[in-house]
Amino acid sequence: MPRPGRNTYSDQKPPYSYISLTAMAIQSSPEKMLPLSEIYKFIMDRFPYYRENTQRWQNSLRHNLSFNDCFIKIPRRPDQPGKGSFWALHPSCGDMFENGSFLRRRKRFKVLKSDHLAPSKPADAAQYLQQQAKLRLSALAASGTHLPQMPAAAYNLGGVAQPSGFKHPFAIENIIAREYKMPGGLAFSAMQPVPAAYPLPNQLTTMGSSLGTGWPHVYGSAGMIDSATPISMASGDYSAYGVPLKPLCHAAGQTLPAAAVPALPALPAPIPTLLSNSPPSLSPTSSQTATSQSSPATPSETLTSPASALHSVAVH
DNA sequence: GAGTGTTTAATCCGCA
DNA sequence: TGCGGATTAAACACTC
Repeated sequence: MPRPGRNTYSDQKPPYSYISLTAMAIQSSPEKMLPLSEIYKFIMDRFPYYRENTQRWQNSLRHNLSFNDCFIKIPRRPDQPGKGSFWALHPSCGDMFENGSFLRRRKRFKVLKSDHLAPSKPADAAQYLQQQAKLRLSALAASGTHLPQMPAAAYNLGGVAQPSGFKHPFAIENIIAREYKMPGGLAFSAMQPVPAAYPLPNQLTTMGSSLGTGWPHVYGSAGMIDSATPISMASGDYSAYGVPLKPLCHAAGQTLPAAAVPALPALPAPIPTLLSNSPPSLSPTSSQTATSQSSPATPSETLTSPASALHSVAVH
């Protein structure tokens, strides 16, 4: 198997659509909402390809934000200076991605008036997400983990109580809280956050039997499990993201309990089902054993198992 | 002026 | 071949 250099994938275009990339960025934030500039930053940080031609792809990305109903705009509060609004995923877009993978969308998400799972009006959806963000932050605080870099006060958080026990289908907790079985018999959690960038082949091959290296801690904000499970998968471009996943959350838009799925042939690209702020060491531009492992933990890295107890309440 | 957001249009690509 | 989704480009308006 070829062992490309560390920069092998650096200049390759990721197999993800702008919608997927944007969704990743948003999902990676503790509050599940980001300003446009932070979305840009997320993408550029993790995908070197997008460090060039910024005018082009950023225009495309903005187009996607406006064009697709799956993204909703959350206005800043009057006391929150700054340009632009926050962007979040519509609560009802959980079924948008096929097999729970950002690599493939089932269909274009359109807001349905009859959607009973979550608010359909943008304003309602925004309020709903604000509630979600508030709850997440509360959960973080309760679990003793570090609060996100952006405090709740930075967002236009509403004060409406959120019905307990409910999480919309696309809630990060639901998307990632499913365990998938790898072709090699390894099981890993779909809650794995997306690596900082494409894992290199040598990363993948060394992840077969020992954990811990390739995949940063998962989100713990609202019940993510702390899993550094290593992944063994076929080589190839983006293979680290191409883990075949079985759709576990698409039943009528409802999230289903975690379940192992039969091994499937490796897909060309894996699943960043769960994204979080990954340590820079996972970037293709840096080695797997980069010193960043000792760097200060990112907010998401601090969100680990303590909050996992909150996870199960969502699924029913 | 720069950044942000919206809209329209053209083009390409994969799939049925 | 048609359709739908994704990408790209461009124009315009608005806000900071």
